[in-house]
Amino acid sequence: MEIKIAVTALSALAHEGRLEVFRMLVQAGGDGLPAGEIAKRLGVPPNTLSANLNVLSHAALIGSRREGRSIIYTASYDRMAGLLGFLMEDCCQGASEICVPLAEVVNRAACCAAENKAVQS
Amino acid sequence: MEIKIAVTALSALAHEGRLEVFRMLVQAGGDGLPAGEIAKRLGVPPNTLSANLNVLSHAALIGSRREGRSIIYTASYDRMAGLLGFLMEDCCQGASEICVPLAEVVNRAACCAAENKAVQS
DNA sequence: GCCATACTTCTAATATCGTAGAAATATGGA
DNA sequence: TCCATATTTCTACGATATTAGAAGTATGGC
Repeated sequence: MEIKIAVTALSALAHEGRLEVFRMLVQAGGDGLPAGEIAKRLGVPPNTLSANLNVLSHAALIGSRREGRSIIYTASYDRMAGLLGFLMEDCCQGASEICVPLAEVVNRAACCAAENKAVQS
Repeated sequence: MEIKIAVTALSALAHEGRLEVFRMLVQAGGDGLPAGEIAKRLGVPPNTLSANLNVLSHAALIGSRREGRSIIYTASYDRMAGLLGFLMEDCCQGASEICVPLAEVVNRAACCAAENKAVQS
């Protein structure tokens, strides 16, 4: 990932309202959520939410599809993985006492990856 | 991690100059780098760098220690792990086809964790 | 066609951030 | 003590982001 793209993604996430939206969509999985439902859950005016969804979209952190009158937003797990990978790239000069715990935290946070993986010291 | 802390960390990283500094320190490992060396490598005036190091410090993404006339900055891998974990928390409703690739990207990016771990389908 | 629903775009006022010059502080060496 | 080095703090200007009111667009049901 190029650094300017990473900065765009981080800027999009560096806002309490947008971060809440993004996490909500990450937790929602592939089905996503309609804009109205997101606005209702967060209690923000629909135009304000729309502006924020637009920022996340431009950063390619979320995608959308129309379904009837609703527009359904979904997290882009690809872009998310790219961003996390960029931050950890070539980390810590081979110091496994740093990297291993770092990777473990990430594995535990993922809802199911941890169950499918095991550490072999 | 509380959301306001995450926003502070993301805001600190959402700036090309600061993101370069942070990645440089992540890649530098536990020894860290003196402020002057960072400024020299990035070609930024020392007072501008100092302001940016201050932002990263306040977000607890980096720490510092004095060594003679130099101040050595180091990445805080703990805070970094907390932030990445926060972003992935409870992701994707148990959809392992999403989580597993996400965790793998992270594991591969870490310089050495990947070598110490194995996927057990 | 008409109306309600679901969202978005336009706009402008307010607030916050980023930058680097100049001056200040801390350390080490002669 | 005096000077050079390393870095920070003070400052103020210009640039950018955030917000929500009002108006506009798209869809579906009758």
